[in-house]
Amino acid sequence: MDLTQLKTFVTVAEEASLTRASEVLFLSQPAVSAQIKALEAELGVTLFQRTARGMTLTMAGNVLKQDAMRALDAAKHVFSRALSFRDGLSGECNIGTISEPVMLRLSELLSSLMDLHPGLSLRLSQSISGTVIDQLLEGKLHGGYVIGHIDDARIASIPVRPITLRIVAPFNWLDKISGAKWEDIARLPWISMPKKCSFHQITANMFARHGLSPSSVVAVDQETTLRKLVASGIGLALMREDVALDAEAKQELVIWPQGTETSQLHFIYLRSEAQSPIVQALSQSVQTVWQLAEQHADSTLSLKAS
DNA sequence: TCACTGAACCCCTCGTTAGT
DNA sequence: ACTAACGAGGGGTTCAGTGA
Repeated sequence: MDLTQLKTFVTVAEEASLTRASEVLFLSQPAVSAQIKALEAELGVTLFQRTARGMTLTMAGNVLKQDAMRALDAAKHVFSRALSFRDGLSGECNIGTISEPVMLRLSELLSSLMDLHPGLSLRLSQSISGTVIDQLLEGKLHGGYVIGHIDDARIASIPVRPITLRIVAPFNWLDKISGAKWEDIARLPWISMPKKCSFHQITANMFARHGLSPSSVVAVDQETTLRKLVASGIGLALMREDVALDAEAKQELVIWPQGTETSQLHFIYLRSEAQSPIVQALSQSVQTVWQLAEQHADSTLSLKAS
């Protein structure tokens, strides 16, 4: 028994036909037939029931097909791991993250990197945008996610998705903010983010456009804390729209309709490191993950449309 | 008519052996 | 220890036949 026979076995099972399997495998139909026959003889088990309309798996064949698929996956894994060692892509890859993993599609990114470069050891460092930038410039990170405009020439950025932000208030402040103007909002207590957080600059710019500045009462560096403080009645804050809508649905807070801001989520890396294998692997996986997701979204839309 | 099997033949791979 | 030549065997193809 060898991997070729197992591959043939799985292909015939999936195509339910020797002829179609032979086309998939670029072999003649008798060659495929002989491989199946040899495998059945060696195993002492009938894998298929032959009919005039093709081949159907027996119960034993069905069970053994799962084992064969696992064996083929294992072989593929050995090959890809060897490939990654051959390419020299081993060692540590440090990625800066912000906010929560779903928004960053972190699981998809990590899966992609693990599949393509199993020799890499991945390390995540959770912080805020400004800290990600600092750590990148200090050489502590290979890349990372940040929100907002990047104006440092040393940094290359891949824009991955727009981010909509909303001004939110405690749920029982509905009366205070309904019909409120920017001047009223600026006078109310404001929960700010640290200066290194992109939200800080976005908030400052937003109020500055109206010739105002918010009355900050406390600064927090975690979205979950921010949400809890707003919900507990401490003050207003700027929050991601998806989080704000979820919290509003749960009657934790209310959204001030006039306070909408848009920004951009970027994946960043050092221009000077752009040719390094690890940074190239990272940026390629980021592009793949977000491009694939867009294609998936498009196909979903077209399915709905049809 | 379509799909699988069997027979005959060909070619390539791999193990063995001999020479350097 | 390495290399080249040789032969056996495995796996491929084509073609003909069988069965549902």
